[in-house]
Amino acid sequence: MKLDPVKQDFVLHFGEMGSRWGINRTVGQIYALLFLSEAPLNADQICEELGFSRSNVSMGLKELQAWNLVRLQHQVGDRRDYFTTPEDLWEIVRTLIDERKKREIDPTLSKLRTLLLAAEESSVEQDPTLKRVQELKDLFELLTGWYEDINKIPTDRLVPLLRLGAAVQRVLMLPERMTGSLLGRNEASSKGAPDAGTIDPD
Amino acid sequence: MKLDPVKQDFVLHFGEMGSRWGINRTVGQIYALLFLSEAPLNADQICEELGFSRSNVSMGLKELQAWNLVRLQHQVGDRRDYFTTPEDLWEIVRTLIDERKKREIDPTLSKLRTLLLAAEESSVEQDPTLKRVQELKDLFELLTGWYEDINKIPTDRLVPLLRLGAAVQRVLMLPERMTGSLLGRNEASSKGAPDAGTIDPD
DNA sequence: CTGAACTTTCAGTAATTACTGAAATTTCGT
DNA sequence: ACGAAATTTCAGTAATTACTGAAAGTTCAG
Repeated sequence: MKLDPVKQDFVLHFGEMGSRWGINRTVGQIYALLFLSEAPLNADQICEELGFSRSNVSMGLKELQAWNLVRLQHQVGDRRDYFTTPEDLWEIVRTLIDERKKREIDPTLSKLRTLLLAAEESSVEQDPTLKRVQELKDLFELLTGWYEDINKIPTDRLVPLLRLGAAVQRVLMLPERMTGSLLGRNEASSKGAPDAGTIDPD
Repeated sequence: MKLDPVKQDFVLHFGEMGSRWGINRTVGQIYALLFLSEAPLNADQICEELGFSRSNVSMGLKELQAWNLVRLQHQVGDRRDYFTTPEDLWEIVRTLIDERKKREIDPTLSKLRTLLLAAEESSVEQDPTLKRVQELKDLFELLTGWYEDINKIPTDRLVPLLRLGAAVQRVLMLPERMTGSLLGRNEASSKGAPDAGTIDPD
């Protein structure tokens, strides 16, 4: 590895962290390298910088492509594939969340729905196991519905909202009766999500 | 395994998903079982239900405790440890997010801060690598700051906010000038480096 | 159509992670 | 303090995942 010290430190760190996220060291390092590179890199350049075998890099790039985390480009008069990450960090964040949701949340939500559909209507009220499953499904639907809704907001509107932080609550909640009326009807604003139902902790 | 079919299906599913989250099959199954159990379970009961060795269950429970995902209880006249998950799903969600943040986000934010502190003031403007690192650090700080802020909102206020979803934006953003005053200033001012603040040890 | 440039696949191997049974350790009633 | 009950540790092994080099596949200029 013949990277400058900052790059090297950054790349190694992302390699380590890779294993805490669902990806492996190789993939983490490749991504970090591409992220910091001004110009797109081809597979051989990545091999050389990181000291991985050609085939390892090929597989790593394949995985990054499966995650939509990497862009493929071509240079004139050069047949090789060149890779970059998006310039816009927000695009990266959105992709990351989308993909993790797809892998970590959606299959479980499906499973919960299937379990509940298979159960008879009445037993969901009776059986404590099914009640717990129902509760969990409702929570998943609330959270994914919220996320899908928020994700529609364009970045230049989203960023100020994030800066607001918990002040959202202060602004909206001050006159409690007002929020009641706001929330009472506006629920229909999220698209596909069927009524998330009431979550009644304890 | 002598669980009823729904429980069994649920438990096996969480075992599979465990590997997509940072935990292994055993831990996922143990957690799922505890989640569905009305009464607390002791380690031997878990062994029996899931068919794992005693030591495997012991390690799994240890890991769940390290994640704060599990409660330890005792029954009168019984020396064994009994385990449960919190009744309140929101408590579970908050724990899960906190712990993942601690493991997956915080170390990287530390690293980014360290890298930038080590660089000379001026070079951050010059060096494209450092500029990218700076940009990433700012994004991490915005997101973690937002999260920490939101996480202070009690559940009974948070749930209606989530139901609102993107309508938050409609409500707050309609008169654009008003949001400007709410926020104190517009996003344009974000470039000025926010105080790096404290650096936790790596 | 041919062959050079480039990429992917794959079978074998290395490295890591998960799991077990036996032994050690802790806890607590007597 | 003793010993039975319960839990944890740990060294060895099994299972899984990561990585490699060689071979096969693809693409494209001539």
